[in-house]
Amino acid sequence: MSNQELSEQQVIRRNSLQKLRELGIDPYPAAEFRVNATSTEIKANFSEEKSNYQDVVLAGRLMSRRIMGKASFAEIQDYKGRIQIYVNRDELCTGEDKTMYNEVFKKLLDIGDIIGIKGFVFKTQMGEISIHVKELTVLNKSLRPLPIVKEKDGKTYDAFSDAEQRYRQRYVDLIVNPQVKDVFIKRTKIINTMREMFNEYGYFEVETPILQPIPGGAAARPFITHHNSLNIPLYLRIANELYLKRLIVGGFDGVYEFAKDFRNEGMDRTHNPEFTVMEIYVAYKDYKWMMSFTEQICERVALALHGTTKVQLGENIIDYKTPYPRVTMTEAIKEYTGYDISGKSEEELREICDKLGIEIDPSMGKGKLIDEIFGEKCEHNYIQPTFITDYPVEMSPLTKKHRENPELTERFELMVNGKELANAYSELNDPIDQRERFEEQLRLSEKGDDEAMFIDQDFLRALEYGMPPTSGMGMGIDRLTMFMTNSPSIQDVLFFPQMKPEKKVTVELTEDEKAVMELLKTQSPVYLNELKEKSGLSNKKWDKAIKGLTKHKLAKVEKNDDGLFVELV
RNA sequence: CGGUCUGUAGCUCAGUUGGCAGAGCAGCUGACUCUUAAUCAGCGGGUCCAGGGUUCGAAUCCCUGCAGACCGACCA
Repeated sequence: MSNQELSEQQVIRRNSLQKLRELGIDPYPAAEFRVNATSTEIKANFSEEKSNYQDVVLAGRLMSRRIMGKASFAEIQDYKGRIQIYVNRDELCTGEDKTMYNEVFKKLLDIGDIIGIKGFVFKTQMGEISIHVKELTVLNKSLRPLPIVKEKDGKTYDAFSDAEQRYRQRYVDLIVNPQVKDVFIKRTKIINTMREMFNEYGYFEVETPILQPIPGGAAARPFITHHNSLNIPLYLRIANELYLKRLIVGGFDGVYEFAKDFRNEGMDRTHNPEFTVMEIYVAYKDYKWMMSFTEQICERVALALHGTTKVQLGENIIDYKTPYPRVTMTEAIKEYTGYDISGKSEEELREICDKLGIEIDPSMGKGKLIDEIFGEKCEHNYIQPTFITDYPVEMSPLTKKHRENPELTERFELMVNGKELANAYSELNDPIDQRERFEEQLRLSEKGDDEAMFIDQDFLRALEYGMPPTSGMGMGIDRLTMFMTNSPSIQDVLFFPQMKPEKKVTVELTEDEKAVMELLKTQSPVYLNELKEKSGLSNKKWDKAIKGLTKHKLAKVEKNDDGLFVELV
């Protein structure tokens, strides 16, 4: 990057960098800088009576400065938080040479630089716990100005709030918006809490393929890629279910994976093309057991994060206290539409959809129709955690038929805030039934349902060896994090949400500019009016072209006694 | 994919009827030894998203494009 493209503030910072080097200060030192305290720890534990923390070393980013002649206050931010520092000229520079204060601290350092300090903790006249600096080390010179967010009386001024910039430059977002960091700390705590719980139960964390020859285990459109040396297409997984079940066949009695899945579908505030799902499979259990297990997970996560089961989410308070109500899908539809769908044919269901004003198309089978009714009329009503159970067999091709009614399956979804949070079954382990269900999916696919499942022959082969009765559950981690951190958008719980590529800035000359350059090459300097006439450009086009050229420092306009001239640079 | 809105200094944002490009913070110069949105005096900083059109004249009006936000559609 040339100097012309840098803003004034960037140039000044580069100059300061150079001056630091001239003073013999390495702006990017290699040596370990060992700290012995953090900002929040000091603020929590310092007391004037005990007069502790009299020899502290900490490091962090300079976030604000208040310079007053021979003494200054500033704030540094470490990974825990911020603390004020007090820098006194004659104490930082005990000898005659006051360069470290007058030049380095006051002039050459900027907001955003990373420094290390040694000193002692004290309380200012205003009562703020601060660090009296005795020694200062430059650890990193920052070359770009940070957005400056200020705060007073809980009111935030000049917030860095542009969503696009926050997501594209998450590192800046994390530096200046402390609430953002908090969301991601909670996200990791959610995952750790779940992992801890599963390990207590003795379940085994595993990894399964992301590149799959057959994208199975869910109804969704996959991303496709290509393996060169095998010369075959491969798909990015849409789910890991079929692989985890193979492991249950293999003899593990509980396996789980925190998995990135990929779906080639629309993006909005609740959907990112890649997202994280926790899937767990436990042998010798059924979906009823899994319901209790699932509600325990939610309760435990809520307690770990908030110390209470009640969590604010938008205008609602969600209470994750167990147990949660269990409502069958048929009951749910009856409650919110008045129609009893049990035992109805595909034709009758189409009629019901028509009467309810639900849009349908011919490719939809019985299961999809019921799914539409539930999605349109019922789903959004379940704000508090609720299990919806016993889905129709057509929409659950991997689920065991219900032990009491073969039209239904042993499946539940956990609804929270009107959205699906988890999905679980008594897993289908009858290989012949499973083959028939796959074939039914194939027929749906031929009818035009582009989300119907492929037939995975190897998975069927595994089931033929025999899988114990098993219950499996998948939970959306992004969605759970949104619920637990009161985040309205999935982009707020992903460090790097998918974005359209940034537009490239081209410095290529336009056609008009090129034409003027050609003329200038034949004669330079030249009268401005003569050049303008030769170019044959309109006033506006001429103006754009010549301004463009001077901007790029390819030509310049000079005025002398004879008039205006244009000259090549 | 459709509708609405947005794009101006490093950040947050004004910009009237089309008539010299603005403020606060940040930056620079100076003053100031307990400040905290520090204060005081002075100064600099712009591809007004890009391209085209209308006009004597466009940040402003029109068209096209790009990027984003929100709401729908689709989906988890």
